[in-house]
This record gives sequence, C-alpha cells and structure tokens, in this order.
Amino acid sequence: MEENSFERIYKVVKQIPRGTVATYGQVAALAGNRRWARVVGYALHVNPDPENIPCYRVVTKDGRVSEAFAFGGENEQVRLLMEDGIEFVDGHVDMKKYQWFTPQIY
DNA sequence: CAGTTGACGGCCC
DNA sequence: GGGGCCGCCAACT
Repeated sequence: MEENSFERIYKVVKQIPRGTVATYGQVAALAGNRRWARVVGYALHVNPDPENIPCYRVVTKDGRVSEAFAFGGENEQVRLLMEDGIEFVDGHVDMKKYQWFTPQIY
C-alpha cells in the first residue's frame, strides 16, 4: 500500500471529470490535506505520467493556469481545457461554472 | 542532517 | 478590485 503523498494526489487528479477543472487546494483537500496545495504543484511538476494525469485540468484558485507549464506553454494548457468545453474569459476560467464540484468529504 | 525551493492559498494593505 | 506578504508541507541539494 504505497500511500505516498504523490500517489494520492495523482489519483485525485485522474478522478477529475472532463469538462471541469479543479484547484490545487481542492486536489490537496481531496488527497487528504488542504495544506498540500504547494505539494500538489510539486507533484504535478514531476508528473511521471502526463498521459494518465490530466494536470492541465488543475488550475489555481484564481482560475488561471500555471505559467510554468512545461508541456508546450500555458497556451497549450488553455487549449486543452477549451477542448474539454471550458470557457476562458480574459485568460481565466469561470471557476464558478467549471470548477469540479465535489461533496465535502472533509 | 539542515537549508532552500516551489505548477499554491489565504489574509492584509 | 488588484497586488503583496506570510504560511504549509514535501522534495531536492
């Protein structure tokens, strides 16, 4: 049972449904700890399996994508989100409508 | 082993 | 409403 922090984070990110986005803090909360927000960022930074881990669906609380996206630039991440049906306004997502709704597990 | 870093979040000005 | 500072936790050097 490898319950590493990263493993949990990756698992949560994989659970993000298409057409929705989740914030780092939310992923961290679903992973088990809200304060892992930065750890989540680091976890996605290593991103061992970008094919199975839709890290582009993870955005900041402001609804903005990470500027340090190393898979083709932030523009690439935005494009992928738009393909999922996410609407961008002035470079930011309408979290109010597209944020992944999750029952308060914690 | 200790210090610094980092794909963030929340509070303050 | 926008910008800046501090705080948290794990990984890296």
